Amino acid sequence: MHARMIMAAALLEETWHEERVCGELDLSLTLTTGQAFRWHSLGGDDGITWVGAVGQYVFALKSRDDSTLTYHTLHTPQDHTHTPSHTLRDYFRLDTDLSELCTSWANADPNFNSKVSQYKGVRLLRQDPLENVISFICSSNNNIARISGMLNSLCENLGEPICCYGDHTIYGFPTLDSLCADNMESTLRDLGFGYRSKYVAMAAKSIVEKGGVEWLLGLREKPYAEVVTSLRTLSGVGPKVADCVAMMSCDKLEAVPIDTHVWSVAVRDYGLAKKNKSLTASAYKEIGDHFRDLFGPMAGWAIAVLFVADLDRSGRYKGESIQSPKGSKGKRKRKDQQSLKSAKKRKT
DNA sequence: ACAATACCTCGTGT
DNA sequence: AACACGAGGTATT
Repeated sequence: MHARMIMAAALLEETWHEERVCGELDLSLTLTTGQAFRWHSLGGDDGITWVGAVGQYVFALKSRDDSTLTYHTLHTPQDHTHTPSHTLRDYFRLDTDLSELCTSWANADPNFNSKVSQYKGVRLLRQDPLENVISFICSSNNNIARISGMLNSLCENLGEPICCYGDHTIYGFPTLDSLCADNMESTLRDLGFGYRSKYVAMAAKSIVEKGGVEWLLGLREKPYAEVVTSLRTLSGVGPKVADCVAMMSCDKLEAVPIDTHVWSVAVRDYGLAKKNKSLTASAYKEIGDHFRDLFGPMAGWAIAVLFVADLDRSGRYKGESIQSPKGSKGKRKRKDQQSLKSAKKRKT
């Protein structure tokens, strides 16, 4: 009996490695706050383990302390050109000294300074462009919980299983080819993507026409303005999503994605764009330019930290919305119609 | 340029 | 129980 248990333990033995982090790394703040949507957390005896795929690699991650990433490689792709160590250092940008950056941002801005001590360790992930665009097309008018559900469902249905860990099966993100299958829009509707189904289906085909994944990866070599212009030719990609992708997977850290929340932070804490009722193109640029001016060439990362600082523990916003003054006539009308349509559908 | 509207779905609050 | 609301927006008037 005892021997059997020891044998079982030996068979399941996991080899853990460590990477030194330049500055801090907080896995929870980095993996659950809306940059990536496919990391699972497992509660263990010695803390939380995060499991997920980075490309075709699958890792289990733990953090021993602020400055150490502890990992176990669950799956290594056949044709890998990089080591697990290299892959993780790249994904988490471990060679970028985050404490140095935070110091310079804190020196530049009192508001950042007042918040950073609680939220150091928010790292900007360097993600795969295809998964990144598709994910953020799905993020429109949506919430993190549902986005995660949609993307996991997408991978389970259209991606390939890579390996298992505990009771989880880890899937790869669907290939561009599989996203171009016939009737993709209706497939995605069945998966609960709603009106984003058409955007995703069209964007996938459009990416193929432009040169596929190579085209997306090639954007990393182009200047920021051109990256945004190129991305915005894809359906479902507007100014905010284009900035997300430019920043998170195309190496344009000067991109400042402005969603309703960053907008309200800009108004509340920086006195910007107050007079506009909607986030116009010029207000969008004004806010972005302000933060680029304030924080410098990696302004997007600084904003990501401020963004996380305004989430509560369940990933919801702390601050009050400045967008809907509660009595807005236009807004009310829209909502009522929306509800009416939903009601009709339910009865039918 | 800017404002107004529609768009799927779903957990939460009343 | 039923309904309204809003969630990391975008496309189309």
